Amino acid sequence: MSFPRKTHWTKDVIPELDGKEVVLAGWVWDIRDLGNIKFILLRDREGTIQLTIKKGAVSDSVWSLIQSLGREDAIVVKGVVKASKVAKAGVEVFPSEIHVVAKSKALPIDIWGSVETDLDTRLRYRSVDLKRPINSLIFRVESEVVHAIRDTLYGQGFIEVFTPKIIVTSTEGGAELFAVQYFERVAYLAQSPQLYKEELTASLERIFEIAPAYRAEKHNTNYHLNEFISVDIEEAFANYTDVMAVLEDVIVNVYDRVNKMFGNELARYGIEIKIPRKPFRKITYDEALDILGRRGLKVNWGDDVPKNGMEILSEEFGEPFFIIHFPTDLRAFYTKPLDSDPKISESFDLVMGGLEIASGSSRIHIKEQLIEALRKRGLNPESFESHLMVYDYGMPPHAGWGMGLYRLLMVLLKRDNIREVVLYPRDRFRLEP
RNA sequence: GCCCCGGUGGUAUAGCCCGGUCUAGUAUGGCGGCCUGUCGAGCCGCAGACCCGGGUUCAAAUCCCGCCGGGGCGCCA
Repeated sequence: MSFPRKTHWTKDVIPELDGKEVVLAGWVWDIRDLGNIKFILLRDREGTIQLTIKKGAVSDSVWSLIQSLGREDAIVVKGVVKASKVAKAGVEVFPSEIHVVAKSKALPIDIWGSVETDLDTRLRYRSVDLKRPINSLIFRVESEVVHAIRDTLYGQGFIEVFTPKIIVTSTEGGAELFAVQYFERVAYLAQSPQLYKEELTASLERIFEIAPAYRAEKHNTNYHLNEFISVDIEEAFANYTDVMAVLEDVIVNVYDRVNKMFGNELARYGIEIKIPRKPFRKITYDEALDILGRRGLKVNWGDDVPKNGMEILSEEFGEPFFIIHFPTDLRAFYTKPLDSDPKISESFDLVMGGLEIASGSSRIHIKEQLIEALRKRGLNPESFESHLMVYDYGMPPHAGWGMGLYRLLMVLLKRDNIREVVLYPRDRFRLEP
């Protein structure tokens, strides 16, 4: 099978190329057959373009090949661009060669948008579902979001690291872990890079990681997954307010970049990107409880803010906003208490879309205090020996946060199910595809 | 774990409450045909479904139980 190399994306075929020869490649999106004139909509990752084929104006071999063409056949097309008043896009391509490089059967789901398919069914045929233009857009945006996060963090002196995802024990208690067989031993999938990234501040100072995290929780919601991408940063010689500022920069840059690159395309799907302004509002946990109390939702001091509480606060303040100064006991053991009031911690959650998008804190950097914090939570310091060791050799004060990439995307793209923004989601009942 | 809802052609649904009228309707997709400017193309024709198991009944897509799934909440650095 020989065919010429693709020279243009469909979106790059513009009226100004009139008369130029191009090679396009992609899939047959639609065929409108009027007998002696046929229109083929060719789709690739970036969009669609109309191919126009008139009987008599093309070779007999191209004409006969068209007869057997079906939707989603993969084709490579060489042809001449024509600016056009008739074609709605203002441009079309008259093919001189068409290579059918793969045939397609009838699709198991509708990707054209005339019939909405259930998410569950779409995920079962996910690789077919991903052909839908909205999905192509979602994942191009996702790539750009990660790009913007990296740019922001590199720009502030962070370097990207990779920590083990197969670990020996729970990093911090809390969430359930998946057990895996590691030769003769049992190991676990990491729920977070937390301890490693803290350790790395003692050498690499400012680090970040974008990597999967695993939670063996049997939750069944539209915003939880058992495998997700966590964006984690940790910064030496910094506290929680410093890293909140980093987080604000990351969020604003992400929104700004997505708006610049995809704003128009997203608007066609009714998705509006509102760039948040810095600094984000910060309310304390105590203030949050007061407000919720006034709005008729009683939350006991020391309990987490429930989901409907987040939503009430979102209404009250607009988004995004931080909740800061959570009760120390509510947070993980490494969270640093306020010097002025140890019941309260130097901690924060970032709330967007009524969801906890990120959470972080200043960390305890003094070994004795950390051991004390472990004990208070009923954890055995001996099982944290390799972690505690680093605190003997000049552990700097440090702070950091973790952000759920998919939650950010879900809010950014206004999807109501997190699975929409994940290529192959892993949830309680879905292990394939 | 709790609550709610649902399983009908490839997909999405109507019918179910009130059993017989269902030879199961519609849309979209598929297949075949017609048309030289379609762009949600149009027109004609064809094929295609009651999740499974049990129960009630003269009779079950329809009622009951199981099974399976979805949604919401909770749990969750």
